[in-house]
Amino acid sequence: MKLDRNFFLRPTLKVAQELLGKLIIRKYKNKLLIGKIVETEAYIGPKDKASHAYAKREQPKKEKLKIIHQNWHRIEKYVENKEKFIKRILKLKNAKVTKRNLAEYLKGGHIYIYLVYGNYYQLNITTYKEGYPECVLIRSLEPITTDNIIPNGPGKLCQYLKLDSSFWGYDLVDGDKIWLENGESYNSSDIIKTTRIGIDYAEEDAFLPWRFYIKNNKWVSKK
DNA sequence: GTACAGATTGAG
DNA sequence: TCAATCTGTACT
Repeated sequence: MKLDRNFFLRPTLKVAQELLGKLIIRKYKNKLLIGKIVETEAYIGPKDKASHAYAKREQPKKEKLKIIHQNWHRIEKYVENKEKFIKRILKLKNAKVTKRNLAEYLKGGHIYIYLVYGNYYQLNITTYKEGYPECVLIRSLEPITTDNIIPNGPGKLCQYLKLDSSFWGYDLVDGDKIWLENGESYNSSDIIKTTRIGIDYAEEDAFLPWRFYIKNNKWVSKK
């Protein structure tokens, strides 16, 4: 059964753990590409120095508004209430808005995807309410359908699912190119909670145990 | 306009 | 251990 909006609207740490075992279904050239989520990381906006939405230096409201308006056409169809959306963003402390991270502010159940190191896309799913920049990075999948690419890392998983920047903002609840379905459920005792990867710059937040993976699963990425 | 680092990966 | 590769971000 397809996951509905309410699943994604809940607190980010809860969604990050409950995404383990869920299936990602991608319709590509009349075929279905399927993977089971086995590893995730939570990024909680302005409270989290590792997040793209964390502002090291305070960003003036004027600058935030400029970026929102310049990029409005890219998110317009996904936003429920424009006034409320903007008001919430302006109210957040330590939050940064950029052309890239604007999709993080969409309500739970949307895709935030971006390129790192010039080569690799990273698939994130937004969580919580509209106007709050929180998301879950999907780090690895257990392949269900066969392919030459093994999706045991955030970059390789986007190659496996044939995802690129055209999916920026995409709605996983209403869309038919990619969506999530119920798979297996795991107990808390089957979930390993540890520190996130590749965020040494995040000072004390680098030690937060916000990476989750299924115990003893062979597809989890290595550190 | 210019510099620089990054939520990675695979090869040596 | 290290380079590839290029966009977003910050600063001149």
